[in-house]
Amino acid sequence: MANPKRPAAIGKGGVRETRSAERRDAILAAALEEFAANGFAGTRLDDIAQRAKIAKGTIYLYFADKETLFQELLRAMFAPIVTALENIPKSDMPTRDILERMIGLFVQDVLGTRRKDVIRLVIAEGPRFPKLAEFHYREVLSRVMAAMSALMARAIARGEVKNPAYAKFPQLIAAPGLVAVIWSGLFERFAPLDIAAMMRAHLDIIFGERKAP
Amino acid sequence: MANPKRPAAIGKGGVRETRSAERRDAILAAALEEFAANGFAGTRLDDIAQRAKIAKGTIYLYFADKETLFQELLRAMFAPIVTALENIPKSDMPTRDILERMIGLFVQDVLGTRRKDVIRLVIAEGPRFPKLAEFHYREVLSRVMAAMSALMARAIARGEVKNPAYAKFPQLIAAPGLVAVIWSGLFERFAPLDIAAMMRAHLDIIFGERKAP
Amino acid sequence: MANPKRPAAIGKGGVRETRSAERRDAILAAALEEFAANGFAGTRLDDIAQRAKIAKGTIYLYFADKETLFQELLRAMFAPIVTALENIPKSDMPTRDILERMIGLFVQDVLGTRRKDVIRLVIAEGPRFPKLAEFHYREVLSRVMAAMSALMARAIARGEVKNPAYAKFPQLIAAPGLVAVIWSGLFERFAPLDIAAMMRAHLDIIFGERKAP
Amino acid sequence: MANPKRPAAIGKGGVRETRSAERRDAILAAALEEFAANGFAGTRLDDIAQRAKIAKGTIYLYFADKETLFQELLRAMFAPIVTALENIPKSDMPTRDILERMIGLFVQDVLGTRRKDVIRLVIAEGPRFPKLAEFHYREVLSRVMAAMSALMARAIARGEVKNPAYAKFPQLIAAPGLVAVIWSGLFERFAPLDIAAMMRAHLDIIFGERKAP
DNA sequence: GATGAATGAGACTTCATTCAT
DNA sequence: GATGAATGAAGTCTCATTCAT
Repeated sequence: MANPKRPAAIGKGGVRETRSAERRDAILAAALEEFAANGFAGTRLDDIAQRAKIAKGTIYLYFADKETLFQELLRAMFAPIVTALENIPKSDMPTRDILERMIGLFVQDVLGTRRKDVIRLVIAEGPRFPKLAEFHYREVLSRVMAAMSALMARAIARGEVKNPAYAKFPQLIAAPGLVAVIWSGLFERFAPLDIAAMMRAHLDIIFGERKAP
Repeated sequence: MANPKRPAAIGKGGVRETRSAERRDAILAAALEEFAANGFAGTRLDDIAQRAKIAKGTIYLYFADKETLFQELLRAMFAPIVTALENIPKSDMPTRDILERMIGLFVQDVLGTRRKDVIRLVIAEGPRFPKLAEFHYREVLSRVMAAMSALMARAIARGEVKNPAYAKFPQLIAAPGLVAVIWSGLFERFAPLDIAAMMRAHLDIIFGERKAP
Repeated sequence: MANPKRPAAIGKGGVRETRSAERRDAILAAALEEFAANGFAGTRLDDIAQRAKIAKGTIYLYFADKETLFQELLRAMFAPIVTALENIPKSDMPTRDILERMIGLFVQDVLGTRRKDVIRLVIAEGPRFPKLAEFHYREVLSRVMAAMSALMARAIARGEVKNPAYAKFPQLIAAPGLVAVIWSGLFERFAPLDIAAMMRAHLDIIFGERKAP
Repeated sequence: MANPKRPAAIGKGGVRETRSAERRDAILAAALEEFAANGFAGTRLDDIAQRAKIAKGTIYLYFADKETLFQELLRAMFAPIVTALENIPKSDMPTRDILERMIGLFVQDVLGTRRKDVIRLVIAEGPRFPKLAEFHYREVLSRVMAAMSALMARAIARGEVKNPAYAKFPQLIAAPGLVAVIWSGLFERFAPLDIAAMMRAHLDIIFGERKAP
């Protein structure tokens, strides 16, 4: 687990380790901003270093090269959200409520942060970094799709949802989320999209018209 | 109207004119392949020239610079498809049939060609080329969304579709198409997606379960 | 004498010959403007062709290459002026009058035309084109200096000029002319120089204070 | 005041600072040779780098681009000489002695160095770099001309010089110097010019025949 | 003869990566 | 460990010259 490129942590819980981890995080944070704004090829390590307030060479103490930094960044961005998504549907609450929570999490932690740009980055650069696409399929997509599929299977079994296709094509559940990510990144300024309303309408379609509250 | 960068056409139907147009097309075709595969910053003009079997400098006889070539390429790719989409729903046929035709067109002329990669390109590079995003909103998205919206309004008025949200959020109609584009570009090899089946399921949801054939 | 690169003049005084010569002159005139404005390396044959209203390739029918065009241009510019200068002092008039005529010619045909820029071109590009410098020394400078020297020797012999150094260093006669060329090309707009007055003062120094007119 | 393009100096008298300044000077020295020999457009940064024994990219650590390097070079060349010229005439010595010292300085530090080529460069490239011409007028020419003018006014007031035109047209004092610069750059090898003798003759003319030594 | 599209060597400039301090 | 100056490969773009029409 210890990255050989990572400055050695001498002793247990020394200051070194902390400072080192802080620096690594600063680099990742800076890299996020820059890659999100300029893409992989368009980002300069100089700019990342400047934003992280370190010297350019220091980046190479923590990451083997630009590509490694890029991929580790993308990896790090999704671990928490996937875990959070998987952990939601423990309870016995109505499936619609569970989905609403998922959507809330998505709106807050993806659309409301740089993570939405990271999704765009994966879409944009995926074909050029086969490992990246594979990782994201394995660690993010397949898990999210599986969770969705299970959730919808439960809903169908419980009679909450009629159409059995939702279990077979969980992509149909997630599709408007993808639209939201891309719309907000590209077209928001030309035509604002009321994402919350759209998501609500989407749920209404899935579960049948909502009764008046 | 005459593009100053375009080698002059001598007369009506002259050989020069033909040759010139052919070359321009060859450059655009090569550029499509390269940009689709490598993105804007990642594409070398050298490679485009090589693929088009012309000299590097020749590109500059037809396009002012790399960015112009890129933008003209994207523009050229969507003109026909948008027109085709807008021209479909003239008849009196059932809305579902119309949508099926649209989807057929989309599957054939977008998913089945490099155009799907161009959509990915727009998503990827849009933020870096504000004009590009604006153009695509104005010339492609807004028109397609308007057409969808009108179509769904008609379907609702005719009682073919229950949920009025489809007219307000035509994005919900198009969302699975976006999923298809991205899935086929990134994850096809890990988990093939039966796009036709997914689209059929999508239509079933929109129009209510289809009667058994 | 017939330049092999020059389109053949068929027959005696045919239209061909005329048109050909006109074209050659048009090229030279255009080249003069461009080279004077941008120097040798900074001038594009494209611009010369455009200014001369011919196709770029046509230049190569009249001149072997850019360098040849450049050198032939400079050669052509000075032939007339040198001849004119040498032919002035035939008469028996006072030397001061002769010098005044020379200066008048210089002001009119050099300072008043593009020729002043050509002098700057020779100064600027001379070191890079050894043949050019040699040609200008042989055909222009040595002849002008010799003529000046002879003129001053005559003036000294006739008692019009006291200081014998003027015959030995005719450069001292010409020096203010060089100043005028360079000043007018570079600094005129910051500090206008009354060249006529300066030249008059120069003559006064050479011949001793002028009597009141 | 700190040039942002200049690699940062760490502290007072640090090794880095010294090394940095040395390198900058090496680049300027190499640039001087190359620009003097080939002009602005004709000089390749590759050659400058090679001559300075650094990598091509290093130049860009010290100068923003080719044009900046060029202009900073020319600026740096004249600061010392102008100061030196202005500082000469403090004493009460005869004006002729002062002028002789100025000429000595000019012969030694301008004609005897690459500075003479820099003057040629200014003449050659001035029209293409308006800022350059303006800078040279403001920082070099106007100051030298003013100093000359004051000196000659003093000489006239003291009765050392008869002709008042010298104060009005200090160019007449400097003109043979310009001739010397250009002659030595272009025609020296065809016809050597005894510049010292010419300058002496020039002084004799200004101050009246010198008494026998 | 004239044209101008095409060529491709070569210029300037950028930036990921290295390494002496 | 940290720095940032230095490197040099590689990219975009220009333009003198050629040659099919």
